[in-house]
Amino acid sequence: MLKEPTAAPRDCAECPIRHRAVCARCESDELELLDQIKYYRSFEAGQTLIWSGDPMDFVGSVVTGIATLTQTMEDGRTQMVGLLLPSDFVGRPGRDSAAYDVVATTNIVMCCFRKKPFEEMMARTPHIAQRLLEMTLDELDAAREWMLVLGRKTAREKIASLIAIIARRDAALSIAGKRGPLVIDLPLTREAMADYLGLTLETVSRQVSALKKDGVIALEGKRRVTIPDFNRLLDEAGDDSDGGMLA
Amino acid sequence: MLKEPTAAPRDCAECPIRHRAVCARCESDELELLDQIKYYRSFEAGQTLIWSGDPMDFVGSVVTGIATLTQTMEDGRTQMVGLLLPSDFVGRPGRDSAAYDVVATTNIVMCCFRKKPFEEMMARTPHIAQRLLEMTLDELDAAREWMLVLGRKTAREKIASLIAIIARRDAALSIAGKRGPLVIDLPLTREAMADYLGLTLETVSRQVSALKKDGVIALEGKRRVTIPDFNRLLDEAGDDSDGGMLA
DNA sequence: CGAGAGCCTTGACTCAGATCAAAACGCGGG
DNA sequence: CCCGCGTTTTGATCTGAGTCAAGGCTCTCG
Repeated sequence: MLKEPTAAPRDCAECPIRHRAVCARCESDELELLDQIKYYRSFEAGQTLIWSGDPMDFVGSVVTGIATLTQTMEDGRTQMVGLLLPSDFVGRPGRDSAAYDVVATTNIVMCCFRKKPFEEMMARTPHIAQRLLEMTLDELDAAREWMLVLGRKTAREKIASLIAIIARRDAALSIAGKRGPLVIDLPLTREAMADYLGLTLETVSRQVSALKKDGVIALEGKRRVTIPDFNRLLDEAGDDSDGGMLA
Repeated sequence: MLKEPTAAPRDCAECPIRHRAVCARCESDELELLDQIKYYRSFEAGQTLIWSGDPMDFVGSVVTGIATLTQTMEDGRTQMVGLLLPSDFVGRPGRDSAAYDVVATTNIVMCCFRKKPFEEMMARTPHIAQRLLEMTLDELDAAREWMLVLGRKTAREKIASLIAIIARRDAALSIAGKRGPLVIDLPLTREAMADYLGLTLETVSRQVSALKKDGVIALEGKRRVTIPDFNRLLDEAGDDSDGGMLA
């Protein structure tokens, strides 16, 4: 587990999230200003980046790796409330203590800005605020879809939904939606999946096995999933099996 | 059910949501511009304002009344994903079809803007975009808290949480947090509460009765709730019984 | 190679909440 | 005053997911 953290990119121009992060809409002069206040931080898998309630003096974007946003009750029950992928934004301008725990699932590199200068810049640079609004609205949509999953779906549908969500995102990244079976790597442990879906890890395990037995998915090892028929999966997820599949 | 819709305010200056809605940060000159493109619409309790998937050519704010945002699966299972109170914003700039059903729970008055002019105005008036960002971030926080409720709380805790949320909002409106028992009116039917909490209406009814029997709440009629001890209620909700109670 | 630590799977049993069914409560209208 | 309808309560029973408890699989490290 003690690998060297991934090297940070130096230049925005070659940043892998240049066109998806808060800075996506910035012109080169704006980018230069951002460049002056940015700094990179790396974290190792398993590390808690931020503790709920702690003061937060920075905001930033995930450059590489995966992190989770979780909420915990006093008695230890936890619910994941956000999955942070490359380009996702962490922290809230205008608030100075963290509302959730942020935990690195894999090794992770973040592009950070001290909060104060970032807020000042946001006031003067509409492109940043506009992009942040857009991203926040997307997250809100995702949160609402997730609420339907948590509130009304069965355990089997929940698992199918999660796999579909991850597959959809992967497909969006690896440009073309090539035909044929999709293959994805689950970036989460069974326990993390349980925290995501409001289940126990035993139930997750059972339902994954059941989907496998029924041929909805195939497993290679514990984490690599093959989806022979994506529409079948959507069907199991209880989703409209056509919606949202256009280029 | 056929009451005359509430009369619409004419002037922004005396609008009840002037200081909480999207327009909250606007200066008087900006307000004048908004004034030119705004129009009021009234809806009756029970009416569906917007159907999921329909084209949306306007956005707007709830002025008076209550509406819900709900998502429905093909087989009829429904989950409420948003509760729209006065000052809340409906619609998403940049998207042209509705993602959710919007249903009026009470008679309702909305202050609407045609989408196109509003978007243009947003691009030129940072105060609007700023305020919208702020409101969207608040909604995202609320959605995430709600996810914890849906994913991890018991039926009893869910009911207590809902009552606490409504009480908290009511207290915020009726200026001072005066001591003594809180009295609130549930703006929702048992069925709507069930859709909110991911339960059945029978379970809602049973748990409300149980909380009453245990003296956590008292009922006057079906809808009016008295809360003798707010901390006790928070305790039943599984929330930190101190958090978030400051002025 | 064997021990240990993390994950993951599987089985047996329990229980919270869903489902099915019936009755009670209000309330507006004739 | 009674009727009818929408809402709510209450009861009996069922069941999906939680809980508790073993084991199994794969690494890494000694």
